[in-house]
Amino acid sequence: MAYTIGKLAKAAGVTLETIRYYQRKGLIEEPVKPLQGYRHYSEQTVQRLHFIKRAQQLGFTLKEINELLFLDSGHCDDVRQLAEQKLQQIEAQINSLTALHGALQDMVSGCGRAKADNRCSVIDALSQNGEK
Amino acid sequence: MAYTIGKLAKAAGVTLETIRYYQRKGLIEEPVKPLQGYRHYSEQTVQRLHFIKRAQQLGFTLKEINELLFLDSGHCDDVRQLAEQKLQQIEAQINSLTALHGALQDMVSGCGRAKADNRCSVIDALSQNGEK
DNA sequence: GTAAACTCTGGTCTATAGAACAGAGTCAAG
DNA sequence: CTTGACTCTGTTCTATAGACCAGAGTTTAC
Repeated sequence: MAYTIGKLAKAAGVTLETIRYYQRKGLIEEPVKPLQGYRHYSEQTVQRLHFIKRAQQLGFTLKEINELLFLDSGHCDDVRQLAEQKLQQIEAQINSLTALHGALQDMVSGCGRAKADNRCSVIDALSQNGEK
Repeated sequence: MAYTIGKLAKAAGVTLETIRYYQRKGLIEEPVKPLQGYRHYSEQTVQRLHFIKRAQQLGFTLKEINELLFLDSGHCDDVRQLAEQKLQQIEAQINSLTALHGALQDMVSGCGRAKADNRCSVIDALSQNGEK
């Protein structure tokens, strides 16, 4: 079954612009335009868009997704390596966010207490030595 | 003690461009340029740059930092509210990253096993139903 | 067969956080 | 007093992931 770009967009849950952008970036190939009429997209392309969206939800950038698509089948090791790398990035990200969360929470919890000098402990904590 | 922009940059550990960018964005004020010569920056500005950098490390965007600076002293409640909002964002972010981590890990751990059809389980998992 | 809906091309625009550059002016050291 | 280092202004550029728009062509529905 063939899709025009609008149908494709609807089927994949993206906008026309997204599709065109992906074409420009080489994430999906642009079908040749028939001399007369509009381009046709295949079911395959719907699947590929789903693939891209899922990978994106998993935190892959388009660039990384492009690599995945390029490696694709047959190079399982490479794909796994990419995934493992991403896994480490995510761990690091979680760690720093957790630290950040703790720091911010400390600040906020210091904030409620009445202070003689009428200053904000959050601001103070950020300033650390004397900003304003 | 007065700084020229280069000294200021060095003292604060940022580049000239960053300082000028912050000036454009109103995060630090641009000292009036003397008719003759270069601009002078105060120690205060060094502190403010440190403030900005710390806040940035804590995950605030420049826009949010600008709000913080604007609210600044006297409006502790507002500042705290902003911080609490950020706190929630961070929690949400950690949660989704954790979910992501689990999903990716499942994929990767399925990957080592030899597969009859020679396909990559990471790709398969992302494809979900039939991409390639 | 005409109007509405869709697609095409190509260009500009958004946000974020700066980086880089050109050409002119200024300051500091020898 | 000249050379090298620094600063100034203004503009353009980077990356990421698209959004939007105009004007022309095409298709579909009534």
